[in-house]
Amino acid sequence: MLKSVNCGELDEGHIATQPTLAGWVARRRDHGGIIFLDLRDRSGVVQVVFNPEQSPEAYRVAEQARSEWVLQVAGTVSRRPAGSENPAMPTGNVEVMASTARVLNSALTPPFYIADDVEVDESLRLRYRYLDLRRPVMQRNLILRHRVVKFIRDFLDARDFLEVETPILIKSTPEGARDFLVPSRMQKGSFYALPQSPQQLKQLLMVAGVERYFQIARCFRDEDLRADRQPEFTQLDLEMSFVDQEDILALTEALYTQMVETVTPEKQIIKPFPRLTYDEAMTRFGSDKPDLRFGMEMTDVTDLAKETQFRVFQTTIEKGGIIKGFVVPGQAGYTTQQVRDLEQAARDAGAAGLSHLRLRGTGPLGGLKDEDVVISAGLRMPLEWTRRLAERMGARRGDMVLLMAGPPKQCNQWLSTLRHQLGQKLGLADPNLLALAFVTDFPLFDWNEESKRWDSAHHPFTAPAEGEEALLDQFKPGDDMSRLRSRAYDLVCNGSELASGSIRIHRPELQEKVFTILGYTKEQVKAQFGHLLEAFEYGAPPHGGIAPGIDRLVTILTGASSIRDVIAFPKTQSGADLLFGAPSAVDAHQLRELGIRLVE
RNA sequence: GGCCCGGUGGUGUAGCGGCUAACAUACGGCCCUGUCAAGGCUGAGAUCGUGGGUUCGAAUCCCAUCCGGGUCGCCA
Repeated sequence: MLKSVNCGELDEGHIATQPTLAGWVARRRDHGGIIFLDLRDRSGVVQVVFNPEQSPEAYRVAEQARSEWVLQVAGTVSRRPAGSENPAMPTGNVEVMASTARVLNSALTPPFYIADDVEVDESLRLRYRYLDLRRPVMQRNLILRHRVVKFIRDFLDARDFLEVETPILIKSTPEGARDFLVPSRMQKGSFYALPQSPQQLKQLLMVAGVERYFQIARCFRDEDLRADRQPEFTQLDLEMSFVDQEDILALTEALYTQMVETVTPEKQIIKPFPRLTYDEAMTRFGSDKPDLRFGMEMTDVTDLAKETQFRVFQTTIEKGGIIKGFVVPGQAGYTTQQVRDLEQAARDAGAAGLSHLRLRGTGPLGGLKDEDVVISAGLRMPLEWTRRLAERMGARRGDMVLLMAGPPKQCNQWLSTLRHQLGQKLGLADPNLLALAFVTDFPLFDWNEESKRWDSAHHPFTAPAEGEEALLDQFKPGDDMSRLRSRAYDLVCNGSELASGSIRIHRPELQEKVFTILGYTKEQVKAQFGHLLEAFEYGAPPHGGIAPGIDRLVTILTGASSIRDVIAFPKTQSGADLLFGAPSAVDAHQLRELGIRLVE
């Protein structure tokens, strides 16, 4: 080794030792007669002192050295002179008096500072990702990610799970996200697909008798990107035989609880995890992934709204829409401008508008007078109505009430967006609290208006809720399948979906029934899913699983603002790798070998 | 595909119809033995993403386009 100790590990215990260090020059402070270099490696930074009277050769190296040069330094650790300690540095009580120094490599002036407190354009960071990753905060993200994955492996290994690798080149299926395709050279005109997840493979492993499977699996989906979505991402893929939903949820809860307590003990979690049904989550929070760190639960007031003369409410209700809203506690003092900003935020979220009430003063609602009520134009109603509304929504004097009108699905979505924004803005969302919770009883099917047919809400292998299989048997085209529940569940945290899973169908005749409802012909089922259905004929055990997203989890644990900050080499929103320049054109002969011709 | 935000020395920003395009920092040189975002002096460095247009005159206004970010659609 070119070094005997790591920079960031030096402390008083090393005083008078003579270590050899190696690392990058983080800072250089040249006082003319004495030079301080902050030397950085993965472990941290330590100050090295170069004194020309003590070691002129080392001093000459320090004179030459610049930011990001790679140095090897030998010297003596000593306590810093009284008064010159730096409490901001973990190694700030000591320093290394250099006796020899060697330049291992020089460096160009980097395009941006290698430091945490510097905001740099993200495309520049991505183009020089190897420099960006030198920043301590990025190193911490990589290290935390490693610890998370390490914890998962140890945890599952201790519980008899087998890590099994599955192929990256598989068969394209029409269900779900758009596939990334890989052309076959040996069978021109045919394509592999990259797996959206190892879903069918892990079910086949259950038929194979593996019983407990997991994999840290790379998944690929050719869909548009977001702050929390990359075209390739990592899941803990997990499947168990001979289990019911409760077994999977209990395992997941134990895994996350122990992981957080081990890896990020400074984070608080709610024990046991709250559980909401999908319907409950939608009713109370307008979202299937609610942020449970704060209240502001929603109330449907369509019936009360009907009593008003407000045109927007009336026409919305006539068209089957709802009027729903929530209380912002203690914010009756919002100014007209702040309310206008909220209205704009609502419109940005897609809503047509936003109504509000501000209930001024204190004391019981009974004491409310007309002059205490500041209300949106068009909503002015007798005090008695205002009191009933406030009571229903749980508003007190001093609070602000926000109301929206719209079709149920959209209205919920807009309200949920607004609720999250306010939760952040008002500081109600504690960054150290991980409000992990299960959402259960998802619908089995969603109506797809575009293709005029039923889609799987989760995926087509999801088992219907207990007791609802009979409804499937009676299915006729045209039936409303939207009330059918499934044995699908999500793990959510602070407003994002962290994991998704279900108990699977293991009987071929039920599986075929679901495919029929999804609109597949017998031939299509055979062509697309025949391998799975055939396997199920050979004694498929009851099974189920879950697939937690690793990237999103680490994003939340690190407090990163984007999934890209916890992936070593992520892609931009247009799917580009700015470091490699991918995707890129390929040689004509490569295309010819694959039997591919480009169209203009 | 829609909507929103951004693109000005290496970096981060200011400038929003008339400037020699400003500031900070990084970078080069000189001075400086206890700093830690060291300090002082000094120097070099941008035709303002790209292409059109309007105008006597465009970083600034208009159109198109590219790139980055957020979001809706999409993501079983």
